[in-house]
Amino acid sequence: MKVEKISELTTNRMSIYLRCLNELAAEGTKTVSSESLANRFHLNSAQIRKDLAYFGGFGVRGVGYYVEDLREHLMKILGLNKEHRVAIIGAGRLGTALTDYYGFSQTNFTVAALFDTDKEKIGQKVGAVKIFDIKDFAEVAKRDKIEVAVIAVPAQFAQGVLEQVTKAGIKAVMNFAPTPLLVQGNVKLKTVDLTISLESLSYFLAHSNNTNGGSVKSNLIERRGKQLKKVEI
Amino acid sequence: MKVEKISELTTNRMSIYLRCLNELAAEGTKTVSSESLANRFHLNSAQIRKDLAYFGGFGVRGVGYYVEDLREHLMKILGLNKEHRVAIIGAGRLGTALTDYYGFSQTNFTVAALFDTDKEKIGQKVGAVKIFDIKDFAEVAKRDKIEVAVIAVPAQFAQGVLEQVTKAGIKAVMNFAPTPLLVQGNVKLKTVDLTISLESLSYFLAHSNNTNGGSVKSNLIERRGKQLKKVEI
DNA sequence: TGATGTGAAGCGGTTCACAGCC
DNA sequence: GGCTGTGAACCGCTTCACATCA
Repeated sequence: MKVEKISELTTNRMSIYLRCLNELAAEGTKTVSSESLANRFHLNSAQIRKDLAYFGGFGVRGVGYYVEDLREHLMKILGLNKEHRVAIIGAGRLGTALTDYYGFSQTNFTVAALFDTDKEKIGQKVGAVKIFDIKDFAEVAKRDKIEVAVIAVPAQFAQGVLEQVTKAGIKAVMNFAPTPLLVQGNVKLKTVDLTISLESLSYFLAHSNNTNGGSVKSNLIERRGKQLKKVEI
Repeated sequence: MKVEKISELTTNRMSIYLRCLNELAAEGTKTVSSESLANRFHLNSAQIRKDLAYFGGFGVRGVGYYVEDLREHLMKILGLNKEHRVAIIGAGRLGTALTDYYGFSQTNFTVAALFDTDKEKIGQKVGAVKIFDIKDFAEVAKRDKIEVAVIAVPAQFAQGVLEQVTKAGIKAVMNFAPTPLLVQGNVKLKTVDLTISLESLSYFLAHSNNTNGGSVKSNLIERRGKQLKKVEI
């Protein structure tokens, strides 16, 4: 698989484009231009063309992109043409909430197992998902063809869990513990740190006393006209 | 409040530094150098010095930073020296999970109210937190001194909720709905899109067939020695 | 001496502008 | 004519290297 160093910012936007194409397809729209896509998110049309061009010339000059065609390409590029089986480690509040959450949303991701160390919890079920002993992770993961691990344990245990799941051959990990983790080798780790997000809001509140003082620019923010508007992604 | 355009990447790191300083303070460490801080996260020491220097010369040449002193500065800078009252809109799975989650972690953030449209839910409680009718948001938010709104409703309602809470004077919003939102005026929006995060993992899996193919670089990744290691933040 | 603070260089991602093609 | 695909310019963040100071 070649793909010369695609930035994660690009792949994140691919997810956004795909969502939009799903809506357009549902509406029965046949073609769409980068310009009209760009307007939806208030981002630059050249950006969209460039993102898409990394993966091939999907567009037609003078016309735009064929919605259904591009949609299928994006699905394949993002690996969403197959099911991904997910294990959640930590059957606490967050872990069970995520289990329920994804159990009920129809995506390509299936929560296939929960893990914990608490003897009380092991053997129980959350919805249809059974809770296993974390000690058995490697075995269960192999049997249930788990590809993705979600870490939902307290911060001090997160690094240990990460090492355990990577040792079991997991290549994709999502971490909800509020701590930076160290990964080794060819493993993709994505940390969602809600504490940082909240503290970032706190910073803003502390520095925006009815001025524009603490206004912050992140990727995918745009100013249009006089009014400041933002599209957050 | 002056603060000349601090990047959000910087403020995010400030959260990380603060955590680390809390640990150091608990261990009784008195001073710390940017170099030793940097080693903890495998990031560049100049970066840390620069981040901190934006807010003032907290360091002492030849010595480093005084842990307790810097800790207090960071708390103040991040606005964590006061309580922030949070409302969660959407008393579904995610909303109640977040309520429980933050209800039990001792942070400066207090979940003070939940909101929903479902007559069945309104008036109920989740832990100690009451569920109100979303129609009464402005009134309840004012009475309970809500500063932060968390959007935990289905994607198609998110934009409407955002507009409603900003009309009620909320300046800081965290969005969990998997859709980009448009904010107007001096409001800080932070979107946590779990779908994008999962799809980013899916992309990686689809492109990393036992090569280094899909390897992606994000901020705060570092290579040390021969082995690829990453610190994800 | 040792660590900070910071101008300058480097780098990656975004935007511009236009050539190329339907 | 209209829209894509893309080199070049631009911009902001990161890293380097060193002057500065306890």
